[in-house]
Amino acid sequence: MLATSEFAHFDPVENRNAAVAQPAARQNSILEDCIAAGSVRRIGAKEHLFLDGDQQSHVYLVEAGTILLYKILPDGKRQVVDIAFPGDVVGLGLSRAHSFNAQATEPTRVRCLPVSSLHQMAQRNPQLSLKLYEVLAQELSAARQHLLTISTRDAGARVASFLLALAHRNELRGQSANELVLPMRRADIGDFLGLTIETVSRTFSRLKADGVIDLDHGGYVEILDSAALGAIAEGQYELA
Amino acid sequence: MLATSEFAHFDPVENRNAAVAQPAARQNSILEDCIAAGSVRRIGAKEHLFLDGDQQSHVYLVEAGTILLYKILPDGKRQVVDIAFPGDVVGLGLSRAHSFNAQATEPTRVRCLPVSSLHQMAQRNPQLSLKLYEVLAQELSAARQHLLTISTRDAGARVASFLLALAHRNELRGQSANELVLPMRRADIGDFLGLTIETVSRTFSRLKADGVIDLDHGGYVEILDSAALGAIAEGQYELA
DNA sequence: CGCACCTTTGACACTAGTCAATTTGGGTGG
DNA sequence: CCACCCAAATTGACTAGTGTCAAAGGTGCG
Repeated sequence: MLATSEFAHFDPVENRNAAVAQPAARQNSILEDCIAAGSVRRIGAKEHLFLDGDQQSHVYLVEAGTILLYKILPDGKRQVVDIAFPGDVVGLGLSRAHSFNAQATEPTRVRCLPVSSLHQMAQRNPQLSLKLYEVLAQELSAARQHLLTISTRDAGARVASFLLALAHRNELRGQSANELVLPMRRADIGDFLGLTIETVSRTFSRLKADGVIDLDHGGYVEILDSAALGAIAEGQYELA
Repeated sequence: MLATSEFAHFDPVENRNAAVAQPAARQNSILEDCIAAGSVRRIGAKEHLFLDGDQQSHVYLVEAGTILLYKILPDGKRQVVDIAFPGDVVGLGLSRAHSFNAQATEPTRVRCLPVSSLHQMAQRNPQLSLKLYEVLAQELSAARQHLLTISTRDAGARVASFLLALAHRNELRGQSANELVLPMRRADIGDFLGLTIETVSRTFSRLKADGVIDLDHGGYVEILDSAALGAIAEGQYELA
């Protein structure tokens, strides 16, 4: 979650491939240092960190694993609003209660800091307070970017954007930009991109058939032709 | 723009009808007082307040009129990210440049405050700084809500949500909740809701045919059956 | 009064959703 | 260690809702 605004480097034209939160630049330091003082909490796959409506007691820094932020709509549909990876912060905001659910897709480790502590620290430390503001601004930018992706792109472009965003994230962390592991199920990806499981699956299959990516079980994805993937993400390229 | 999070009162269940920014509770006072010190600027219909990429020089408080915040995508499509009405603030954030365009849909009056001034004031006044954080958090909430509306609801529900949000906004301002004036064209509504002009038009026509609303030229809309409109917004009711 | 822009309406195409069946893979217990 | 079982993924056939293309009104401005 959050920090999603700096795919600026990723796609210089307009951040347009942004589909997934990126790790905050390595300057989360101030914030991370503060939260590092907090306690560790481990949650298993499919367990919840908190629920929609829960009192907002802590702020969380993801240290390992993956957290899905989502809402359930009255008709039962689920919309994943953001995906938080290691380095991302979850739970910022000023409302008394959380406005979405936070669930781990795999065994996850987070560090918790009571909001009261954070506020105290922020009052004493203008730098921290500015940082909080900045992180929130990045989350806003990320949310709007996500809105653009979902509302204007077709299935192929959404999935391609998603993969490229993950690849870019890997790159930022010094990992391979072409070999990805998707730590989530098709349903999670679908609910994030506003597509059904079937459509996500079909799109993956098509990308594989076209030689753009390679798929393997366990969520393993290899990007074979990132240029083509980029073209698809921008809607300039149709799948055969 | 912004402040879109408190339809909490509007739809207690889950803010789910939120489709348009609501005026910040009457407590924008601190912020409004600060910006009130700024200079007035008038812009005509279709003129831009600033463009995507422009240096972020000022923060604006809409005093009268309507401002559309939008992005143009590489394929030429436009996505309206937010709509700012009187009382809303535009241009908050920490990045050096604006990341979207701001255009008036009608003659509009805004009050401008240099960001440098705002920052100075914020440093001296913790209350203001907290307020800025809060406003940003509300914008984030609004953006996510908008995401939900667009990604999970069909055309009828989106338009109905949009109308209800405007009605609620009117109500908050002590105006009629059933008589609306849409200060924008079909194209603007469509780009906001992720629909085409034609679909928006057809949906309006259908709502009128079903006796749920009444339409008149000049953007005048009368809500005849707000209960039905609510049901449609939640997808529980199909149009005949 | 006439022109330009916007809206409305119609016909059709096409993407993605729905329903349904099959395959795959991982995990468990015998 | 193997067989079975369940969850997830894949694939197919069909449908429905929007987008697209096109044309015909309306409205308001110059």
